[in-house]
Amino acid sequence: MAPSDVLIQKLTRHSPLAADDLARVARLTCVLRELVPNEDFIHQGDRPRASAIVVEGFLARYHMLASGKRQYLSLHLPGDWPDAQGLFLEEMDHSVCAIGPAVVCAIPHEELLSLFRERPTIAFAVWRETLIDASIFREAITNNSSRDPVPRLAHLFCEMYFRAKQIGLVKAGVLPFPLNQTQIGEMLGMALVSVNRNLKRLRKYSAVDFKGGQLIVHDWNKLSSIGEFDPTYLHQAVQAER
Amino acid sequence: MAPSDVLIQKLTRHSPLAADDLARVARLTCVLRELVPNEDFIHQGDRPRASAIVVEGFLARYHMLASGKRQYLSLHLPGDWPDAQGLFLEEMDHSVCAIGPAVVCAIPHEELLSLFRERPTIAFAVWRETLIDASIFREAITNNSSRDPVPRLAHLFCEMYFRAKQIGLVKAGVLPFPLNQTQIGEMLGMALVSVNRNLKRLRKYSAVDFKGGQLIVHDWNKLSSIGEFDPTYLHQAVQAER
DNA sequence: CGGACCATTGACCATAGTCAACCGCCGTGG
DNA sequence: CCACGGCGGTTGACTATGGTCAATGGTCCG
Repeated sequence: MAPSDVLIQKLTRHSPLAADDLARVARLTCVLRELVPNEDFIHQGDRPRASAIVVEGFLARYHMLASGKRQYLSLHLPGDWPDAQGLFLEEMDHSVCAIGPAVVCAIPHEELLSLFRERPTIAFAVWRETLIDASIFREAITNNSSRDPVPRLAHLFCEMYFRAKQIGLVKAGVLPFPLNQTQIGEMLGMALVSVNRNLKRLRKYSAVDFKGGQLIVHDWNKLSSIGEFDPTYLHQAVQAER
Repeated sequence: MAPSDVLIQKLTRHSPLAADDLARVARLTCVLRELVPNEDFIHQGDRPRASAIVVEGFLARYHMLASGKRQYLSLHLPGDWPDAQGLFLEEMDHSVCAIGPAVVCAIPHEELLSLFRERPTIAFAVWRETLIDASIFREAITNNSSRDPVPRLAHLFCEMYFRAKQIGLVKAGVLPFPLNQTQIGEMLGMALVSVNRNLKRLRKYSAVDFKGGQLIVHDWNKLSSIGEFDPTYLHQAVQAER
């Protein structure tokens, strides 16, 4: 799949765009870059001149505390735009890294900005993406602050399964999920050992299994009920044209 | 201060806007509404046709869990735009309420959207606001998930003090702060009793005091060091024109 | 004066974190 | 071929700490 196709698929999933808008998007400059596992793509403090779209693999945003502790903020699948905020915020307040091996494509900011001036509808579609991003952050605040360990894990799995399914990453109930238990802990604000024990408890419900870098969903209804998962916050309904 | 002044002050703090852009903003329809403490302004599930700007007082966003537990997501001061996402996301994924008494003004979406089409620079300035909003959410994830209780409290106080100071809400080191300890707990993912005990510990450092609905900062350097506060994520540097 | 609300404190309990050991797997290199 | 080391996962034992329950006190207001 061409890099711009990934982006177009993502935008048109909820924002109706005209054919000439799409053609314009497809003509954007797109510099591919391959990342090895754990490679940083951008660093806190950087001032990027381009924004990246995930083409393949998993990316993650994270904060690094003074203590050296890492806090993952979000996970990103193909089509996601993990540093869109660089368009309007000069300095990165967090870093972005690859989780497994990944491919991204970078689009220069000037091109995007002039496209947005020329075609507000495209700007609005990308703006909406950044707002959905924010909605996912809100949910993460609630998940990490209010939910007990088992539903917290379940909710993370629900969200990633739901988002992955939409872009066709799920085959027969199985989603490649290249995080280890330490990273899940750094995502959910839990210690490694707690992740391990609570995964074990979660397994008892036979709704989901997580091992060998794979997430296997046996019973979606059960899993989403354990995780109190309501996909409204992902805002995937098709919007009226604006 | 006129409602639109509050907005203009906020946008021009980091986005240079031309005089005629500002004049255009000042002409927006603006319906004022007064809120009593704890009154909900919008509800999860609503489909707003207008976006609100805080004119006076404190507003907060929150999630409500099935258990009835409340999770506050963000606090908003005059000039903030706590439901800007309603412009592009049809359904509210959270609620917005007043903390103390507050005044908001609502601007119809159609007016904003046609203004944005007409003047992309204004759109970009508002977009930037929504991106800063997202950056604050990221910081909240890290604060609630990674920091111990005392620095967690300190960080919240730092952020609110810093933001309030910028809009002239701080007089002689004192900021009106109408949250009670229960609400601080619902903000930071802590039980009421823990908030109380850790406020006590924090007080021992003589950097800050919180009582009687007021936040009193005695020693900003000490407070920000306890809270590991680095204001970069608030993105308040003036940006180059785009 | 009585009641509501909020802050404060003590006692107790549940649980998440820490420390440490062990296992299984896999890839490397002798 | 096998020995070794590293990594990730698993488990037990212990500890620290945050949550719950409950009681008390202060303040404001009707």
